[in-house]
Amino acid sequence: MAITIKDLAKLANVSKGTVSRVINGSSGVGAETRQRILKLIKDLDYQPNISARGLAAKRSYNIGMIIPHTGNYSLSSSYWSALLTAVNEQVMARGYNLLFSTARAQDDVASSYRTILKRRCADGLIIGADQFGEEHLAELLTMDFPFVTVGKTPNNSVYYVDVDNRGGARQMTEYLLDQGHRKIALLTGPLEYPYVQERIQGFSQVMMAAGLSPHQIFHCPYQIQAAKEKTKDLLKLFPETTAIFAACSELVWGVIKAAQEMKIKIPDDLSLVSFDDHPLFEVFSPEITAVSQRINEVGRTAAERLFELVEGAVPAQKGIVLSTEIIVRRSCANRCKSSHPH
Amino acid sequence: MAITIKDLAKLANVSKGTVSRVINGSSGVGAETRQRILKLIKDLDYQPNISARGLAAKRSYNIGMIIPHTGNYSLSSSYWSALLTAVNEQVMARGYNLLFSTARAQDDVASSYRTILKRRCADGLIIGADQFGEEHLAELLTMDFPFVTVGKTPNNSVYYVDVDNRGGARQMTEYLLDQGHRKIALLTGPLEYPYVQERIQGFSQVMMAAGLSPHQIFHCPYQIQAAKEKTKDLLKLFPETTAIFAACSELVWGVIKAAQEMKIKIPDDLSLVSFDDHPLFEVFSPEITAVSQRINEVGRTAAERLFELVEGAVPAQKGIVLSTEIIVRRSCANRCKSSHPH
DNA sequence: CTGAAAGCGCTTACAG
DNA sequence: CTGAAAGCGCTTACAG
Repeated sequence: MAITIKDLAKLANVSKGTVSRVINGSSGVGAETRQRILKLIKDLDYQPNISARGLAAKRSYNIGMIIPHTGNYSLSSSYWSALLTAVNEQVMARGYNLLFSTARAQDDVASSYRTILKRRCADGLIIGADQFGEEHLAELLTMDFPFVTVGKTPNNSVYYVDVDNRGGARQMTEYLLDQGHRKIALLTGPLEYPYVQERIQGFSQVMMAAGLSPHQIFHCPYQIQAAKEKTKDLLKLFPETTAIFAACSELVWGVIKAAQEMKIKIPDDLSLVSFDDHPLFEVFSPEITAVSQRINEVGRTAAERLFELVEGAVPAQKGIVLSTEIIVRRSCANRCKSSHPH
Repeated sequence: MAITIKDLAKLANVSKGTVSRVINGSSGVGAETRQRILKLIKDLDYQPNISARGLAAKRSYNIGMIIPHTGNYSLSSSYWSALLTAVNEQVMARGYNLLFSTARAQDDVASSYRTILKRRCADGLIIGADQFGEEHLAELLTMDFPFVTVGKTPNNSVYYVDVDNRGGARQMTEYLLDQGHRKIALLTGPLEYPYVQERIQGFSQVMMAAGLSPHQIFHCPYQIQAAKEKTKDLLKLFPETTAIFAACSELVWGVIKAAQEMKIKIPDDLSLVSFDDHPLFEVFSPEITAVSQRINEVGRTAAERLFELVEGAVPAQKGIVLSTEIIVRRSCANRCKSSHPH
């Protein structure tokens, strides 16, 4: 039915091997022969059978991506959607396909990638750093299978692409200070995540350098309800707080909810900024100022790095760290007494 | 390196064919033999090589899903993320993998699926109805390749899963009437989408049955800015409007923006309801009342239908239409003069 | 530069 | 119920 390499070979009066060589751009084919076959391929719109190719070449021409799926979030978190989209573009640009998988828990991630590897469904993997236990990282590493994590992991043999969490937190904290804030609370995720620790470090560094106490740090799980409650606690405990730095976009919704319920106006009564931007931050009133993680860049870079690994390269640096960018909107009030409009 | 069917055959003292039969659950293997091989498979954690299997069986064991990616939206639209997640779960449950693809335009969709088909990367396809030109539908149909669209298409030979757009719009319009609204505006997407037309029909039916004018219908593209402007126009044109029914969750943001800028309070000054729910509708103040499309159901059903087709079934009905559900929250005020609290 | 041939790891009629 | 064999459509040393 479908046209095969054998048909091409017959039509071009060459062997299947030669056709195969031009398909794969291998060297050692006469220019004239190559042209002739190339023309045939185009005219007939020939596409190689991916299974046959995979079997013979021991490759699948797929890249696997496993995305956490916990409760309501996962893909709906905009971060992962953007990442998936960015990775997919790179993958397709190289003639690969993206194999998509979700995982509800760490064990699911493990079983996901195990079958993917064993069945040779993918030549490489991109995975979120968070949901990945150290044992699993070690296991993957010993299998010598190309993969990169998005976000740094505790295991420093792992290739990763990350955002400059420390720098981003520093940037934003400096911005808050510039705006005249002194009583700043950091609302952040569970301490076990490395990036949470890094954001705390960035925040603390700048606060301490300014001679301020960096101790208003609150942890909470990534749930709107929890963030709301935590915000209320925080504001009760430190009513003098003038700004909350929510170090994850999902926490922002909780802060907004809490402010609404407490009849606190943003930014008049309380400023709010975020680490990690979100498309709907422009819709809220006021629009939310945020550190953008430039997720597209992250995804693109992760894919590029993965393809290097797939092609056998051994990059010297394990990690690639991308800089962040502050998107100033209107959720942070200027508290400078001396501020005067120009 | 990896263990193959040949190894299993040797270990079990049978032929490769027999092993293959038990892997695939084919009949005609002795109970004892089957058990022995099954045990071996489990003990060795054997997984069949997917490329080899695909080549021999002329299947890929992949389901492809192509998702529109226009501007900022696509996956971030929560609708598609939820759909992708739901489909993926079904796909994985059947031992298949999900091949994910995005498309920026109709032509991209076409080239996407063409290579997927030609290369035999997938055994079936799930696609959004919108982004699919009639020529492409016809082309896919003539190739006799299993696919189902999410949403009805103009071509009635196409298998699809859809939501009861007319019924959902009817439900919500009735709810608005119940709440005492009479001056209701429908803000909806471009008229060329069949589901837009259906929602308009549902709205109009109920309005007319109540003796009301169903003519406050406004169309706008799915962009926040556009929806905002349209809302302003609408309110200028019909200042007596007491409720806006936004027939797509993305339009809701625009309405909210407009209300904020015009200092109009929701729901005190204006009620707002939506067709299509969104996770963040619970975060806004007030929480937004919406028709839920039960996207998980849609995704699950689409996958189930697709697998029927992949397995050669020829379902009699082309379409499966799922009912919607109203999620009442707080964005719609009760305007009944005679309303009294109990 | 090109061809012939083996082989990738499965499935599937066909015999028995 | 089971085996032997052909074949799926490619790739890739190996010769020449």
